[in-house]
Amino acid sequence: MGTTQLETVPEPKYWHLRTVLSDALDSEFGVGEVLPNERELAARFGVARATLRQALEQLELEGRLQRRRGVGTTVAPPRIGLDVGPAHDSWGGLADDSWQTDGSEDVTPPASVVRLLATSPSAVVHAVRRTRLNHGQPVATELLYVPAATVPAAAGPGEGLDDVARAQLVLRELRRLELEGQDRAVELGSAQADDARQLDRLPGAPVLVVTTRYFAQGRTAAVGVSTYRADTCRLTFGESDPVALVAS
Amino acid sequence: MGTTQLETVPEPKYWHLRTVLSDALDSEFGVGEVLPNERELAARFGVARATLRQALEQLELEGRLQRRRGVGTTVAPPRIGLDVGPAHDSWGGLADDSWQTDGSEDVTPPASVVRLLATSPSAVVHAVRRTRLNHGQPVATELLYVPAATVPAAAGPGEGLDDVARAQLVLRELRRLELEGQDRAVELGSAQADDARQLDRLPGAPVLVVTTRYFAQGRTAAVGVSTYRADTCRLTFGESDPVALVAS
DNA sequence: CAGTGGTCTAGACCACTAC
DNA sequence: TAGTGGTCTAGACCACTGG
Repeated sequence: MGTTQLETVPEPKYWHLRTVLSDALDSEFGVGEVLPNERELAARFGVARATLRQALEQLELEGRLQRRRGVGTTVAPPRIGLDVGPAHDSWGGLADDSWQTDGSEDVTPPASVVRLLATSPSAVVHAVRRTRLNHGQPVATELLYVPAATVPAAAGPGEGLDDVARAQLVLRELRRLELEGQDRAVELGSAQADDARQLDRLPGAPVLVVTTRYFAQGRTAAVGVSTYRADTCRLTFGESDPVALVAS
Repeated sequence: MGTTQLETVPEPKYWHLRTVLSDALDSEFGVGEVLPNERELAARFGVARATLRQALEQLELEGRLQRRRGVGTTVAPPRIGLDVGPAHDSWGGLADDSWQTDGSEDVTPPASVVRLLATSPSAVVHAVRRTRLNHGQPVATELLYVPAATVPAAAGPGEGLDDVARAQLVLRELRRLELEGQDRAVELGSAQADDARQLDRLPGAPVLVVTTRYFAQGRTAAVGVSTYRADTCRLTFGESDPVALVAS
């Protein structure tokens, strides 16, 4: 009669731990506060370190914790809401100052991008690398694939320009086109080595991959593949009539 | 001179394994095919089972593999693209036949939803439970929070109706309102026990959480929280002018 | 340098599925 | 019942951070 739980199907220890820790975070810790180290926490809860880590991993995935090697585990601030919708201007984030242009190379895009661009598998396209910053911290990397046919003016003066100037030229030419529509998809991925480094994460860190198709001149004029840190970011798609927010 | 790699920073074993397995999946396996079991794979690669599992976990996160206890590890089909954008009709998926209405309860919503609805923290709202099916398989669960003030007609005949009829009444009343706008956010989460069971996953499985605000009558008329399987789903936001796709 | 999280091992047992 | 993936342990060593 005194039992509060019958546990017909006992939940895994790491899952129960996650719940306990989550509650503790709500009630006993403030943002930025550092938790006791993993060995101590494991001892305190009477579990192996691996089990404790499994619980911490969950909480990090949910954006509740932040772990840094050599430093410790801290309570994460609420996720940042980042707009990825078509609200701002016609070319999406292409004219946004939150993006920093890193450079440009000519590549043969991966098969998934070739399919979207409907170009020849061996066709060379401009790949513009960009980084999205929030309060100075990188939150996303992007590769924008622009077929040479979309921006013919950018093909000529190729050699005289450096990486970044070339990228800016491609973007400038792109913005001259009339945008006829766009398309987005979001899915879960894991950060490759270079993305991980840029985002200050370990390889394999969970990321949200946003694939955007830009339509102009009656075809797919460009494809953007953006990689957002999944632990710290919430992607927003602002469609609402702003009037609705002001009223009432 | 014969070395192809200097490995200044040797990558972790599990990450290298992931790459090797990923390539093998591309070249040597077809969709639905079952892999050798974990103990055998670990032995074959000369690593501990835990390390092998870390690599498999990555690939499952990326939607490349599907693991089922008691059965085995199989090659996953490409992710399903599911529309979550405002393209279909004015009330989003609210009139869509891909959603199945499961029931309705009256609850005090979690703090995050209360903030969006701008209702009193102790206010009771209708919570409509729905499931999104794809080829008969559940791919998402949803809780749609509708304040009683939004659908006054649904408050009266409360007791005479069962769970599902009540939910349908709330939805019907909701659709009568003129939608003034909507708003979406996507973030990574982990499946709670009940969501996990409905989606045929283990607790903690990665999910994409879509939070939708519906505006009507000059205020937030409802808030939907949809939970999609992150391993099998790709969320699409169709904004493009269909004409652009047909041309060229 | 000491202390942190990240990787890896070799084993054990459990929960589930299918035959 | 045999075989699968899921959980858990108790250790070891490594890579990184900061004083």
